[in-house]
Amino acid sequence: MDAGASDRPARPTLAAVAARAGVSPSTASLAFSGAGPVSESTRARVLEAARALDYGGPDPRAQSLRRGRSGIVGVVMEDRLREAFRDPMNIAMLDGLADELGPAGLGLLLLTEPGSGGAGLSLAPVDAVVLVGCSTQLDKAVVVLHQRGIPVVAIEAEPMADVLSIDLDNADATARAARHLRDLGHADVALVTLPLEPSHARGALTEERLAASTAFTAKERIRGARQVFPDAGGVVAAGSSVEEGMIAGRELLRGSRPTAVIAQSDLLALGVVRAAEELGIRVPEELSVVGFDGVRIEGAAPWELTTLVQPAVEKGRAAGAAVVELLAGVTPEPRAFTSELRLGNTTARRA
Amino acid sequence: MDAGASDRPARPTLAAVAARAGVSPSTASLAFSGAGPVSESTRARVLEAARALDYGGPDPRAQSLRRGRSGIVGVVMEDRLREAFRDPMNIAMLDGLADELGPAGLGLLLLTEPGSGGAGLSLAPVDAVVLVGCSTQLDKAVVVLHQRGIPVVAIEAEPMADVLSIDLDNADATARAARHLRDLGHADVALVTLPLEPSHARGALTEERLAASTAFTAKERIRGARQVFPDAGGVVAAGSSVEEGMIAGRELLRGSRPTAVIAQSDLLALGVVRAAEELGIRVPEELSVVGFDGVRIEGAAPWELTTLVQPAVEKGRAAGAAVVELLAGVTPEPRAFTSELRLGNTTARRA
DNA sequence: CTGTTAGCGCGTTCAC
DNA sequence: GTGAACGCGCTAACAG
Repeated sequence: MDAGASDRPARPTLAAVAARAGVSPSTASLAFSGAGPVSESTRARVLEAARALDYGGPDPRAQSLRRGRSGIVGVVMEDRLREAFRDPMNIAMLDGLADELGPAGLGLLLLTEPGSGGAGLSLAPVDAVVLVGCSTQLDKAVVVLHQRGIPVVAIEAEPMADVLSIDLDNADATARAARHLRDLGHADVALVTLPLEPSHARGALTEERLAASTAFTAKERIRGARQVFPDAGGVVAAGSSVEEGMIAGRELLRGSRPTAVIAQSDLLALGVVRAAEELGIRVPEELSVVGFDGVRIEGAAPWELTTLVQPAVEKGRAAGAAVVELLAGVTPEPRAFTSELRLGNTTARRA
Repeated sequence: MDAGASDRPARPTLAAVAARAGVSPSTASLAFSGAGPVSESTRARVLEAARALDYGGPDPRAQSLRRGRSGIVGVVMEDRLREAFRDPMNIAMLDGLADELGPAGLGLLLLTEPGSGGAGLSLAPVDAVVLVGCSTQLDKAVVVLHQRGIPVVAIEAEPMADVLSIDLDNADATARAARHLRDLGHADVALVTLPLEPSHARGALTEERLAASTAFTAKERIRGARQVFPDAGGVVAAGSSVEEGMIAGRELLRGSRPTAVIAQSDLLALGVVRAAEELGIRVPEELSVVGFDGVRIEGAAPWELTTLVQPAVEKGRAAGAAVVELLAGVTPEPRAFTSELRLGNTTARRA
């Protein structure tokens, strides 16, 4: 008994259409796919039969099985959609991805894996998978994908065997920003980091949390900052937003405060600037703030953040291109992108 | 010849695993799916054989064919991803959708149809489809979906036969905002609308364009506004963004200007406010502005837009729930959501 | 140009 | 609890 279709109007099949048209199934198949030599009259007859039977063309599911391809690329983002989409970088990246995948006839299957350990991932009929900022939690799922011969591309993820990585110089770039601050005379620098755990818990940045964390990007950026300021402490935000930045900023700026803040995203950085504003602390005179991403935020004026501009769309495009190549049997080279320090008016020499 | 896999390591199949374990394929299948009576020892043997052969479990593509379900729901958005994601409402809606679909084990396949007439749509192995703010352009694709027995849910779309609609009171709500303006003494009101054509052409709002337009939401909102201000003219923006709002605002506010503007999104409204600011026109003293959506925009301060708050997440949730029901064979009722006029400080009595 | 023959990899009856 | 057989709907080979 089929749940959901109590009355089967006996949906027509290609074979039925072929019979109706008086041709063989394979001929009918060719008539639909367009490829292959089919006489105009035969094709017309097939199409006519299809119309008569109300047949909508070959079933994509059967095609996938037969062809071994579904035309779908899974995109796994660690966060819930609302979190993931809040960050303009993710969107830019997806956009780049879609730019490459769309023309190749591939669709984007959004898979979020909130702790499910990649269950959906191994059940989805995908031709390839793109991991976005995923932790190593997905190990098992990735193993299954490999067993199936499904190529995996990872953007900013802990290196994994047989996973093509599209990387960003998170550590180096942050170190560059840190040196910029040091050159300006800053020594007391605090960090505002992206979430360290899937739970998105707010709080102080402790060594325990850091050690237990699986958030690759956040950890790399911390590592970079500490290459220059080994003792830099800070707070962990619950997400990448101006609001979270303000919360972190208020926390950081009360009492004896740092002279500079390295925030792990522009949204966070802007939040810190706002918090400072709120507390009557002048930026950049009394507090320098740097961000990461290089997104233009609506309403950020009059601030022009000093930030690390990352090529988000390019990252997505590279991932998409890699997927296309992998599906074509080519083995692309891993890519590494670099971010550029853009000086704005939120950093200045230490007072 | 298989492109892309020159060396076939002969990926194992369920049958192979079964043979290795010394059981029949059907038994092995049961061992994997968990359903059905299989002795613990047999299952262990099967799993062991799978490990030995490096078998990752049943192939999702074959499963979809056999089961007639792929576990994938297609989401069609008219715009390019970058456009679609720029609007917070779309994201909220997707989020609600994912909320309902995820737990039901359904993935979201993003399909954008930039004029391709729904080609990808009819080729994708989806169990159901959600149309988001789509024009009637997709008629043909929808017909194919029906032929396949694939349920279709549409959010804010022109009513179509056999398509479950999740609606918003675009016209009524806008009329309510318009009446609010009229009550404040405004008579000269201009519109800033969302794009009317897939081309996203900017320009004056003319009757020709309106008549030719397939943008349901935009047209409905115009209709609502004109219920109160029958002669209201205005401009068409190229998208929903602050930047576009500013462009529209500059256009509208030079020369003899209206005393109030009805923008079709909060982003547009904020842009108009900015444009006014730029031109030295005080809001709300010299110009009243209303928006639509009810999104809190980062950096909108000190303005609190007067706007129509729509339940975007709920819309998505309702669509998701409807999809789940439809797939379960239940026929859900169409839903209609209402927006609420929220008074902010961007509207005031006419000077 | 068209028909015939085989499966793709799996799940699901039924019997046993 | 397990096995045998069949078919999901289509397409890739080859043969005519």
